[in-house]
Amino acid sequence: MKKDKRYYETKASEAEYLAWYKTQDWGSYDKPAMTVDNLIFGFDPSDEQLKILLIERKAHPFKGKFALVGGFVEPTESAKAAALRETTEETGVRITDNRQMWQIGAFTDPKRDPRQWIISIAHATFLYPFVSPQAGDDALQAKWFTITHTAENELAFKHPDETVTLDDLAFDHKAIVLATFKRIKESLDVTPDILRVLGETFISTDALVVLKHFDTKFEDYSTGNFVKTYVKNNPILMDTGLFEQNPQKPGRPKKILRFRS
Amino acid sequence: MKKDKRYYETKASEAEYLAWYKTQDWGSYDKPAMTVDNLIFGFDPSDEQLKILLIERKAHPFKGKFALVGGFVEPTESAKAAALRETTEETGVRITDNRQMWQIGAFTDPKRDPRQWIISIAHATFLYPFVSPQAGDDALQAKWFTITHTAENELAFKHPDETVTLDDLAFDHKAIVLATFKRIKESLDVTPDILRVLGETFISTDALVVLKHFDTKFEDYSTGNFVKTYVKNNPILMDTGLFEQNPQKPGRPKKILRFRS
DNA sequence: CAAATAGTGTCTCTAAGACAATATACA
DNA sequence: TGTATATTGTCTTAGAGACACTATTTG
Repeated sequence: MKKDKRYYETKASEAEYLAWYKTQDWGSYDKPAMTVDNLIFGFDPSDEQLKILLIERKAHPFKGKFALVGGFVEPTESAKAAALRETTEETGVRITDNRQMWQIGAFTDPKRDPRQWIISIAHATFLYPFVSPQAGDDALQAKWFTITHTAENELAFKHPDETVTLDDLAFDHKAIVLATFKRIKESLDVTPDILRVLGETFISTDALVVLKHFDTKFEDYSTGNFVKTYVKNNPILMDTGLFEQNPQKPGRPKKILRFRS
Repeated sequence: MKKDKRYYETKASEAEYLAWYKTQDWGSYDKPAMTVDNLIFGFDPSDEQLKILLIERKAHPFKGKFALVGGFVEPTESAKAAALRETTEETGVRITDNRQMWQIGAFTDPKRDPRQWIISIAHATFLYPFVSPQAGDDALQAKWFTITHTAENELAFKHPDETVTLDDLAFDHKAIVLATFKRIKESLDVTPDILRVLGETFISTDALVVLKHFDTKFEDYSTGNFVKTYVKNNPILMDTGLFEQNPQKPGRPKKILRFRS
């Protein structure tokens, strides 16, 4: 008697089932292509601004539009590994700290890509050190854009040459950006990992520049109150007790703050 | 001269590009199968306990183990639509409020499924009303398990017949459950959507039963302090000013609380 | 020594949380 | 009338945030 599907699924051993499974043809099942998109944040020390990395698309679809760094996931890697790989390809920086990259979520609308069924796993990366982007394999050039907020409190990304609004972005990257900013904002009290763009140690004024993009309450903070109410008793951040050496600017020496680990 | 890939990608119109794209064979690209897994929470009014819905697997792989409600995503639906569909199939309840279902994230380790490359988009559902599970298509029976915490503060799920620990779960569902509890806990101040298992209106004692599973601070709350410090000034919750009618138990009438919308 | 900048000290006020007192319903 | 249960009221205290003052560096 021929052994059937039901036999392997419920009667056979798991090893026997798996051996049978691999002999079957599952090609008729529809599957989506899987990509990752990565919203890479960096803090430019030259002008002390928080920036994001965008790519100008040279090919269809969305030719001429700007997009997040992204690419296809290989069958041997997780989505996070793919996002890490793409980040290194684009910047040369090899992220090793898990807390510098978050998964934001899966974007799975079957019509999000005009070509075919392509889902994307969105990530946010808090890059450090800050580097100039490298030319990618696909010859698409990436540029750092300063994050700004319009009068209507909408995001816009500025480069000396041009300004990019959320509606100028390719695919559903507007939704990805909004979800990322929302997540960072909501997580600020639990873990202010966005500050990892500043490196292991940092000063309060730079931290405030970064945090103001995510919560307006930081606009009113003096640096003193910031350290008192946000850094002290923060399970993630701490005051080193040290002060910055060799400042290039006038003013009182700056406290050095850091992540606890 | 034959028009090549480069022509369509960079010279042609987008419509022309898409028409060409569909004529190409992309079958050689590796793609993952996509599933959803859904951690369904419910509040059983008969014993006033927070419960989750688990399925006992009757077939390989992980035969005999318990698992979250899940299934494959169709090419015409988003992951959320698939999770909603599976929820209705399993419970008969049709969730219409977006806030009753969250996406937790994508689980994409290529070895998470022993059969082949199968990723899963995890969801959490705050089911209401509470109903007995229906027999699914695949004749797997679902059961409600009470959420408990061991002395080591580890989760365990209890049914009159049996106890299920996190390590008893199929696939990487342990990681999905942990990520879900973490997310709910971290979001508690932003949006206590887990309370939607109680319905539109609810009383403080039931809310505390639910919230205690996610933050130990609620163990020390009196119901009075709970309303004062958590419900009042909460942008999501409010006090209706009304009191419960026709109580079956002795005691002072209970305040009726509710979601603001 | 003036300007710039950020840390330090002080004060006010709100709100969290502990706990006692009170209100309502059942038996 | 006693018991169960939850609300209401009171008190204490910690900490958020405003703001004035002080310390350090540049030029």
